[in-house]
Amino acid sequence: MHNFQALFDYIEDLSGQTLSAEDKQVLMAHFKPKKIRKRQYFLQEGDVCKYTGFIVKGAAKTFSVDEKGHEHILKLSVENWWLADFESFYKLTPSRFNIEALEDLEILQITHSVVEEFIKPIPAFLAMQNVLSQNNTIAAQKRMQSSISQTGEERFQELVNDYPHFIQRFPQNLIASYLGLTPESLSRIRKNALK
Amino acid sequence: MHNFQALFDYIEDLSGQTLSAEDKQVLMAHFKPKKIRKRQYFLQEGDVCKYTGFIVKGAAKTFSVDEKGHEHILKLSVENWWLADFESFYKLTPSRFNIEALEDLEILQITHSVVEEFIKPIPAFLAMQNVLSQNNTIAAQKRMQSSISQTGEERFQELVNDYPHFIQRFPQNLIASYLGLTPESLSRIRKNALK
DNA sequence: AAAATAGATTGATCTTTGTTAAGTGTATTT
DNA sequence: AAATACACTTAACAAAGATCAATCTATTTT
Repeated sequence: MHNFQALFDYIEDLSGQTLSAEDKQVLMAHFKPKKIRKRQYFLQEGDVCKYTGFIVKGAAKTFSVDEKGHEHILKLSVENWWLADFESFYKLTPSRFNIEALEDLEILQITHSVVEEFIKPIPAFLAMQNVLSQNNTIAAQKRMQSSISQTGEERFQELVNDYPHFIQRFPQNLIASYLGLTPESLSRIRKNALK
Repeated sequence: MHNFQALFDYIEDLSGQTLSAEDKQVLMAHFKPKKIRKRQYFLQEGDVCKYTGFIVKGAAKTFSVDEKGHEHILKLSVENWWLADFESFYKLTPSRFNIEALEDLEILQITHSVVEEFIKPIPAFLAMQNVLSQNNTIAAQKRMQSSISQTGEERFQELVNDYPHFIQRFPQNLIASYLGLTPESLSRIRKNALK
């Protein structure tokens, strides 16, 4: 028994609408349950991101690797988030990112064309997409503003305030990378903040 | 004679669809032409962003001001872009940003409720919004990746490649702020890059 | 249990960027 | 034409953060 209930709840919550029994049938017919073990990849750099996955359980990181071999974490994703490199997913171009499971993942995945053909006609899904798009725009704007106008310490404090569970759930070196810092710098920042 | 043609062209271009004569009538009936002189504000911090404006002509900056009184430029906007703080516009909350004309502006502006009621029913407009939302997601992701993984010099080079007209059109101190640098730092970076 | 691995911390040093201040040239204003 | 404001540069110094190396601990893995 795969937990489609999490997806239904999510759509109804964000859209403010109710899914009919037929809507749920359509969703269950097209979203494919998939499990990905910790340390396995959902997407590898250079591949096209054919699927987007709704995270029912688990966590993942989206990262790029620079010329020096250093990882840079663009996104940390947990339950009720969508897993994909959206540039690659929308445009069907090779991705510059890797997506790797940080914990065992249970997702419900689907291709772009199936979304367009079967899922978008569901009004609640379309409404959910609009709200999600707005939320993402707002979050991206906020993170960008932090990045251009705040110090590492301020960005860390904001993350603690906005996503306290991230601090609990992910090791500090991943948090550092997400903030655009080295682990050493974040360690020192935290030490100095305790003065 | 206000140039609705620019808006029509833009919608048809991004949506890949054609606007009917009635569609155009609806757009002309609800988008209000407005002129804003250089140095005047389209939005002030603390106010709710009631309108979004399609830029027919001119340019603007979206910026915040920190405790030390320093400006941080979140966005530079030119023709065929939308002018708004979308967080404030969508949620009707007071904005943390200012939007100021860098050149005399001609815009076509509209409120959120009028978009929802009269404009979204136009299929080409809805399709345009979807494409725009995708493009914005992709651009935001790219800028964020630059910000966490590249030096000032690399970010500047990327801007030169991706938006060469920005370099022509805007003074270097605004470009610096957009990149999260001081004018002095960008000046040095450019000097060193000429080695 | 032993070995290997991953994460966190610290110190020394280097690089990048910010700060402050001064100076120059060029538009704009008056 | 003179005055003012603006954009840009340079220099000296300070601060933030990166790099490299070592150590310590806590997990995993074997």
